[in-house]
Amino acid sequence: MTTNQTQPVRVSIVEDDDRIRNMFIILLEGAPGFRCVSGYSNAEDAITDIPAKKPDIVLMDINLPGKNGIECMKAIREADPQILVVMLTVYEDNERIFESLAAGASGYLLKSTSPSVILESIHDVIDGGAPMSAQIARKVVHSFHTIQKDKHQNDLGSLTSREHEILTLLASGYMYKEIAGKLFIAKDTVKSHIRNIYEKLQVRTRTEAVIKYLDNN
Amino acid sequence: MTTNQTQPVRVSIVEDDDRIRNMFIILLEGAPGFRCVSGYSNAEDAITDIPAKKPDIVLMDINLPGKNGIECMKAIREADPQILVVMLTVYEDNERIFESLAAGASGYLLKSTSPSVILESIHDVIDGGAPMSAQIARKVVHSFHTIQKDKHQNDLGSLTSREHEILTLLASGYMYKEIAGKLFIAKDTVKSHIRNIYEKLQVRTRTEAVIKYLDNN
DNA sequence: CTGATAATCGCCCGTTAGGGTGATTTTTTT
DNA sequence: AAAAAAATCACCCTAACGGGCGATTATCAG
Repeated sequence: MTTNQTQPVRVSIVEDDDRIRNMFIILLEGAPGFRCVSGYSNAEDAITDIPAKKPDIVLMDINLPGKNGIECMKAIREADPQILVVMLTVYEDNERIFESLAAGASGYLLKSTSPSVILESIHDVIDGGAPMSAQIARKVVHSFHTIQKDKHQNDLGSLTSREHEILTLLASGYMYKEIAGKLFIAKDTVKSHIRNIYEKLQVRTRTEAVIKYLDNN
Repeated sequence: MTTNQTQPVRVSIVEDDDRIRNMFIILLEGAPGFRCVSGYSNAEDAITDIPAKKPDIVLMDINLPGKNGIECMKAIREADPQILVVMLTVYEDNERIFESLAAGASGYLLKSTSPSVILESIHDVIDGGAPMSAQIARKVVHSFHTIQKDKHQNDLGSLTSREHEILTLLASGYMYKEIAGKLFIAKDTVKSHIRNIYEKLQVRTRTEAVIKYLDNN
């Protein structure tokens, strides 16, 4: 717990079960250093109101009726990426683990977790941690590795739009000067972009870049 | 009819129907400038005997019992490619038109064709023509166009095995010297092959060649 | 036997590509 | 406002590429 305690941690909660939601609110309000700024029983209210409340962290039920918690989190973090979200679930839903974290969740807590651990976990998240059970952690790491593998085969996603534009022309057989002419920029600029493309794709020649481009298309 | 008539045209016929076969034999023997050197009621006899008889032209029933006429023609022309073959059929069998001509047939006649036209057609074949009905001709041209289209999209077929080998390495991103090392040949030889590949594929750069290669794969 | 094709290698020469290095400007993010 | 990322341009230099032109050998079909 290295959190600066001069200001309480502002928490919002999105949970459709009134009993559970109120339990969390009472827990947070009764704990020193925590402030529960709002609670919602559905995704829509949360999405419209949370950006204005500016909580530090949101506890989000993953199984909301109607729009699910992952979609809700996406909407909130799109409006304000600084708001951290920890997903709540009653059981270890393997399939949504990666989906949530990939979509921007900072952690993952079982609702049955003891109050003290919940408070501790919130502090962990504020400090940059990512609370989750050991079993879930292993699965996440596994998923992450798989994703990393995919990402490496499909590196085109890391290219900027300009780079992608140039790579497309490169993969059409155009020379530097022709690309420069088409885009109304200098030949050296094209070269510069291509250098960056090569580094991102981990290749050394135009042919290797074209191969990667055509394969992932 | 521009054929040199000093020597009669030597004809063999392969047709399982005795009545039809004899009709053709009588027609040919009774016509000046023609000589029927042999007749067969099955493919096997024709294949073993025709090369020795050395006819100028073979009239081949497309629907032979057992081994069909197309296979029979292939075997005969493999033994002696100078022997011309005209397929005989009772009806316009669309599907076998291209197959026969692609396999080396010089023409295509309906059995119901009048004797004078048959004799004329044989002379046409000897003179380098390709007798067939107008309807069949149109279908053949159509098939041919389709094939040509495929060939042009798939230009890789015109490459020699060595060229294909080199193009594969080229499309894997290897440089000339690396390809040379892998194939134990000189860098200039690789360059020479690649020059030929470029001409066959109608491209000017390695990238364009790679694009064509990857697309047709 | 002769011609055609395939595979091999060499040399000259100009163009293109790619690495190194550095810089300016604009846009985005923090 | 400050920092980071994206886009822009420039210069030097070596290696790779591609065209032109020619040549030898082996094989195979006519």
